[in-house]
Amino acid sequence: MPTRTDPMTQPVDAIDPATPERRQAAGTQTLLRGLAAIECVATGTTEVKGIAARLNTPRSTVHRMLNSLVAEGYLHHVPYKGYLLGPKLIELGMRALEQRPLVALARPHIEALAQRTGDTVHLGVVDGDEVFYLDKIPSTRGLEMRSRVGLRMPLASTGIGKALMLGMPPSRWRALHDAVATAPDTVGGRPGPLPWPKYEKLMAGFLRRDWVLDLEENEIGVRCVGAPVRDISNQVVAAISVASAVPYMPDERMAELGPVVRAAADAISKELGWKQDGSATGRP
Amino acid sequence: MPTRTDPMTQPVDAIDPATPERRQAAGTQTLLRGLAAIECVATGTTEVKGIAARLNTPRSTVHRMLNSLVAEGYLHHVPYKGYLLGPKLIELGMRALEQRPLVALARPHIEALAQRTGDTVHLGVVDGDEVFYLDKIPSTRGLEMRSRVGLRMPLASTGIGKALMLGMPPSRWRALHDAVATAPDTVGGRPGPLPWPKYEKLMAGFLRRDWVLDLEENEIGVRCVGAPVRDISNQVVAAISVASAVPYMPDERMAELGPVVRAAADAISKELGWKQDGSATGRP
DNA sequence: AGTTGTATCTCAATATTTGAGACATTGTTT
DNA sequence: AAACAATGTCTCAAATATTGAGATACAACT
Repeated sequence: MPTRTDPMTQPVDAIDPATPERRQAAGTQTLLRGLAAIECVATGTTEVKGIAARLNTPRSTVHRMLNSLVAEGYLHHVPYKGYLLGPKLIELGMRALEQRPLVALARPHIEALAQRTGDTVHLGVVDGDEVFYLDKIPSTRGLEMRSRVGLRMPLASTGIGKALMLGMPPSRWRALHDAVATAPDTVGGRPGPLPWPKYEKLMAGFLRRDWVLDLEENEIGVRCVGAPVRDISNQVVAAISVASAVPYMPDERMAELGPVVRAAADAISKELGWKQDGSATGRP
Repeated sequence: MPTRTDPMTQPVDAIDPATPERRQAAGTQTLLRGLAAIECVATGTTEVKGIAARLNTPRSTVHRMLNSLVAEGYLHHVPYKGYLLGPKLIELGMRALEQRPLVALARPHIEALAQRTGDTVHLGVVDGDEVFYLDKIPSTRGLEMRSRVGLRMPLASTGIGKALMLGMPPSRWRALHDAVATAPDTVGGRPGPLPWPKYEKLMAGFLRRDWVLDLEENEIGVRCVGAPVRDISNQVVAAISVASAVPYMPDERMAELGPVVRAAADAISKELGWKQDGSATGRP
């Protein structure tokens, strides 16, 4: 089986014909395969056969790993039915959230914001080129948004994402915008994004106010208002947003909401040691 | 290194001197070690040295595994500071919750119950000899309970746990009760549990009503009312409970709450295909 | 019943992991 | 500031732990 272990056999050729579905790190094949198996189950490939196929690994081997994963509680097995994600993952996921002080600190503030506005409130951070949702308070209006904690979304087309972009050098904006514009559009619910010149102009305006708008760019019928959260070194480390259905979000309300959201974001920032001053990078 | 792989070398001797901190399954050392490393980080052992010690594994090896885990997003690494649980675990944890139809189905009902009572509502299932919390709606009274999704608690001393016990053969009750009575008592907040005779008598009464009480047995100052959820085959598959601080939970209110909680539990049961009838196991 | 797919186990071959150690880098102490 | 301690990173030969083909036992579906 061709896997690359030999550091000599790797001149310039970049293409790795070994594992199509999986990159190979080094000296931990078994571990990586096991983790990949978990992700298969998470993605809906719940039978041994399918997993074996996706991992390019004999059933025998996959079966052995799945057994261990079940024994440790990472997976759950319903014989002759399939595998499901196990309770240990729930446990670890929750603990992972706890380990981020950000979530705990921000909670009261986003709860207050949710109560005050009655809308869905999100907390998110940058992860790679995407937003990663760390917390969500559902709307009290009964309308459920399809977002959820642990979800990833594009930066350029979401309220939270744009707020996070305010903390990046504007030179990165273009690439992020284009990534969304080019994207294959998973669910087909995303409208054609704004053309770059207009988008840039808007972002420049947001940068001045330090809060952002999202007008159905990510999902038709949903508008939101967002603002960045900064830490002690004035770096943007997170963002919050208030989202609601269009009928609840007329232009005037969004304008009112801007300062409110920013104030909530600032409150969280202060908890992180941030001190309001007009000097540094992001704020006039 | 002595690990057991040979099925012949295993007459009657049960003791396995191999890995003190870790049981060994079969043919997946690397995977199990990697998972164990994750759990180390979850438990607060966040430095390479400590993890290596707890796993009884050379630093070199641990380091290699940690690298892979970081690459896959299961851990987060702050150089020269330590390791933290990574975003992938949050993602998987949330997906694990979603994969349980129970959580989705129960949500509306426990939300309604929370709104109606104003108290903290929990949803839990049996996992081993413990309750495993699957969902929680926080109280609107501002009092936060220290419970959380993903947590485990003893069966015999919690409201949810006792409700779950109603679905077990009463012959198991004694052992579960004693386990709590004997327990080293982690945080020291748990009062001495009821003596067995009294406990049994109470449980017998609960069984008749099909809802249970918990009078500060798990945590001083917290009382709760619980009821079991059944599936199509009339098996107890989950339980819900309403919990609050003693001042909000006088005896009379608990008596009123009983039927309310049971009704909510029944509503969830119906979603699972359960049909109310007086014939089978648990219900008069 | 017959058929298909999964669950489970064995065992020889060897690819994969292992782990000691050297070195580079960072943070902490004196 | 310099010495020290701890962590990050890499190499390589040894051998253990993993692999995977295959055979069997069950379960489910038609």
